[in-house]
Amino acid sequence: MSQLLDNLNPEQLAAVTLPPQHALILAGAGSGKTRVLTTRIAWLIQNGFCSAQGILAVTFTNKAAKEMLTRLSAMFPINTRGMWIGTFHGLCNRFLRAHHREAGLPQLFQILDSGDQLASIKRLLKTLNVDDEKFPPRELQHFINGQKEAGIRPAAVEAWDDYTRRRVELYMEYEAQCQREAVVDFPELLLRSYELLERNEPIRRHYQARFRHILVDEFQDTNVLQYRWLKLLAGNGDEGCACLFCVGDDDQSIYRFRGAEIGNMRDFERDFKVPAVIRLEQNYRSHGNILDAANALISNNSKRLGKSLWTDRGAGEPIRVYEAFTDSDEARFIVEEVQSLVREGISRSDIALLYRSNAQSRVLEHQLFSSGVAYRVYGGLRFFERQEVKHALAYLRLIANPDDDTAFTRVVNFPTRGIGARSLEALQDAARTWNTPLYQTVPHLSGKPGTSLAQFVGLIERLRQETAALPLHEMVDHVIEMSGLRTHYKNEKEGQERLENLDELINAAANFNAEVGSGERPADMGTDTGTVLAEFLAHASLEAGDHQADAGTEAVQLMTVHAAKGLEFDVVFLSGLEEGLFPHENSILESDGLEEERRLMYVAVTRARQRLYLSFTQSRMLHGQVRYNLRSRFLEEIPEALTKWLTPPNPRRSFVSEPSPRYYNPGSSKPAAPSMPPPPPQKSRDLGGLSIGQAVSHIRFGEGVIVAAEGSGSDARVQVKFAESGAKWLMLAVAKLTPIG
DNA sequence: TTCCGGAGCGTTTTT
DNA sequence: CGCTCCGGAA
Repeated sequence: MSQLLDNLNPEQLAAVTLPPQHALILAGAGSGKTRVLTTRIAWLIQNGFCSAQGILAVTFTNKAAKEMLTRLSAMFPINTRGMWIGTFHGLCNRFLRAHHREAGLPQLFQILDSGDQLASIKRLLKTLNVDDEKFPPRELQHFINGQKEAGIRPAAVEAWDDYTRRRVELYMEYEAQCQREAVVDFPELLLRSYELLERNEPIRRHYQARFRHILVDEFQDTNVLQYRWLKLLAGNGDEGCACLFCVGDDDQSIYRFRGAEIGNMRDFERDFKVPAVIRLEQNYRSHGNILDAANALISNNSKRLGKSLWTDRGAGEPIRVYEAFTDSDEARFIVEEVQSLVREGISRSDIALLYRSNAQSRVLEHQLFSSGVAYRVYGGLRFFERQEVKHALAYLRLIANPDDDTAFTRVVNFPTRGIGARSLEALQDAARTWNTPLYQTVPHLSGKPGTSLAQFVGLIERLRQETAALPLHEMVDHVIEMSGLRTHYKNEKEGQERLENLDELINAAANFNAEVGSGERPADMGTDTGTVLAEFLAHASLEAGDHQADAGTEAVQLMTVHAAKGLEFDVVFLSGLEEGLFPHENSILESDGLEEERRLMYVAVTRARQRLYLSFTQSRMLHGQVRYNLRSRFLEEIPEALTKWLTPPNPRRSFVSEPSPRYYNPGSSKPAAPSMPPPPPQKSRDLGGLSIGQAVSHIRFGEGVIVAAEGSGSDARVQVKFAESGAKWLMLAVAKLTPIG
C-alpha cells in the first residue's frame, strides 16, 4: 500500500489521493499522467472508496487502454475483469451488445470501419442514382459523421439551403440502409449509446449507480458527443453522481480537425464546478533547454489554461539548428548525423525523424536507404485494413450476418465467379423492389443470373454449417480455404505476402479464441460460436491492428508529429521547419489554426529526451515544383540562448517586411557544408512588404495565403492559395493584394 | 476481367 | 513528382 504511493511527487500524490470528487488534472508532457491515472484507480480500490465494478476508465486508443490494464495488474493483484477499461468505442460496443434490444439492434450487429462506411455510402449513392460528382462520397461521409459527433440526427439538422437539405435526405437514407443491414459505424456506436442512456431511465440509473469513478485519459481530445456521454453517465445530484477524474493537456490538443473540442476542458470545470484542478508540471523526460524551448514556444498561444514544465535534470545540450539548401541536403545532413550518433553507441530505435506531413518522409527514406541505415516508417495500411484480410473478414461477416450488403458486394465476385456488373444490377433492382438485403433477394431472382448468385449463397450457407461447431481459428482457416481466397492468392504473382497475412489472420483468431477461453472477457456475453465470431469481427473493426508491429527492431523511427504524440526518444530530428509546411499553409486561414500548429510544434519538441535537432531548407520540392519558403516562425519563438546553429546563423528573421539581402559563402562553413549550390536567390526579392505565409485578401478571389514567390521587381509573382478558388499565380505589379491577419 | 494511361490531386488520424 | 482512381480498350 505505501509502496503504491512511493516515488510520487507532491502534485502526483495530491492527484492520486484526492477524496472522491470531480478533478481536472492538467498533465504536461512527460509528467507521469498514465502513472497518476492507474495509481488513482488502485488507490481508490485499496482504500475502499470503490470496488472494481465501480470503475470506468476511458481512453482514445487501444494501446493506451492496454497499457493501463497492464500497469494496473502489475500494481496489485486485482481482477481487472470487473472494471470497464477501454476506448470510447470499445466501451460503447460492449454497452450496445449488452442492451442491443433496447438500442434497436440485432445481437450480432456488425461494425463498419471508415473504409466500410465509405463503401456503404458509395453503394447508397449508386442505388439512389445520385450523382457522386455533386455529392462526393467522402464529403458526405464527413458531413454525416460530423452531425453524429455533434449528436444530431437527420430530423434535427438545420438545413438552410437545398444542398444541405439533400445531404440530410441522404443522411437519412444512409441510416435506413445501415439499420436494414444491421451495421453500425464508429460515430453511431457513441450516438446510439448516448441516446439509449438518455431515454432509458432504468438503464441510465443502473449504470449511474454502478460507476462511482469515471476516469478519462487525454481529455483534451474528447469531442462534443463524448463529453455529453460522460456527463450523462456521471449523472447529476439527483440521480447519484459519479466522480469524474479527467486527465489532459490543453497544450497537446492536436486533433481539432477530427472533432476534438478543447472547450470541453473549460466546460468541465464550469459544468461540474470542479473543486480540484491539479497541475503536473514536473517533467521526467527532457533536459532543461528542451523544456525551456517548449515553454517559450507555447507561451505564444493565448487560449491556454496555463502550465509551465520544469525539470531537475539540468539544462543539457543546446538545441541544434541546421539550415540546408535543399530538402535532399537536409536529409543528407540528418542521415550523416544519425550515422555518427549510432557510431557513438546510440540505439537506432532511440532516434526519431519527425515531420509535419507524410510527403516529407520520401526524401528521408531515400537517403536512409542509400546510406544503408535501418529505418521504420510508421503510418500506412494496418493489418485489418489490408485487402486480403478485409476479403476474408467479409466472408466471415456474411456468415455472422447475411444482411451485411457491404460484405456481400465485396466478395460476391471475389475470387471471380462469373458474377458481373449486370447480374449485380439486376440483383440490386430486385432488392429495392422487395425491400430486402441482397442476400435474401437472391432466391427471388429467376433466370440465368440467378444461378451463379444462388451458388454463392449456397457457398455461404455451406460455410456456415460446416464451421458452426469449429473453434474460431479453424473456422477462419476453413473459410479462407473454401472461399477460394487461398487458391486465388497462391496463383497471384505477388500473392505471397497476402497469403502470409491470411495465415496471420488465422493466428489472430487463435489468440483471440484463447483469450475468450481464459475468461478475459465481459461476463455479460454468451460463448456460442456466433457470439465469439461477432466479437472477433468487432475486435477487427475496433482495433485495426498496430501499424507499429516489429517495434523491437533496431531501426530509426520515422513518423509524423501527430503519430509521435505520447512517445519519447533520446534524439529527435524535426525537419521541414518552414513557413507553409510547419505551420502548414492550410492552417493559416483557419481560425485558431496557427495555435493548433504551435501546439503540434510543442508536441514535437517535447518528444526529445536529450538532444533535439531543428532543420529547415531554403528550397524544397513539393508537388512537383520547387518552393522557396521562409524559415518557420516557430524557430523564431525559441530563445536564441537555447540554440546552437550548426550552419552560420542567419540573422534574417522571417516576417520582416523588407527581407534583407543575405550573404552566405558555403565554402567557408564547417562542419557539414551542404554540397549543392544555392538555389536562385529569393532573398533579395522585394515582395512589396509581403512574405510567404502571409494571409492576404484579393478583391475577386477573396482570402488566401501566399505559398510561393518567383521573379523580382516588376516581374515578381506570388502564388496565393485562396480558400475559395484554389491556388493562383498573380503578378504583384498587377494584382492588388491586401495583407490581412 | 484485366491492364494501361490519363486526369486529378496533394495536412494531420483513431475508432 | 508520385500516388490513386476511373474509364476505355484488349
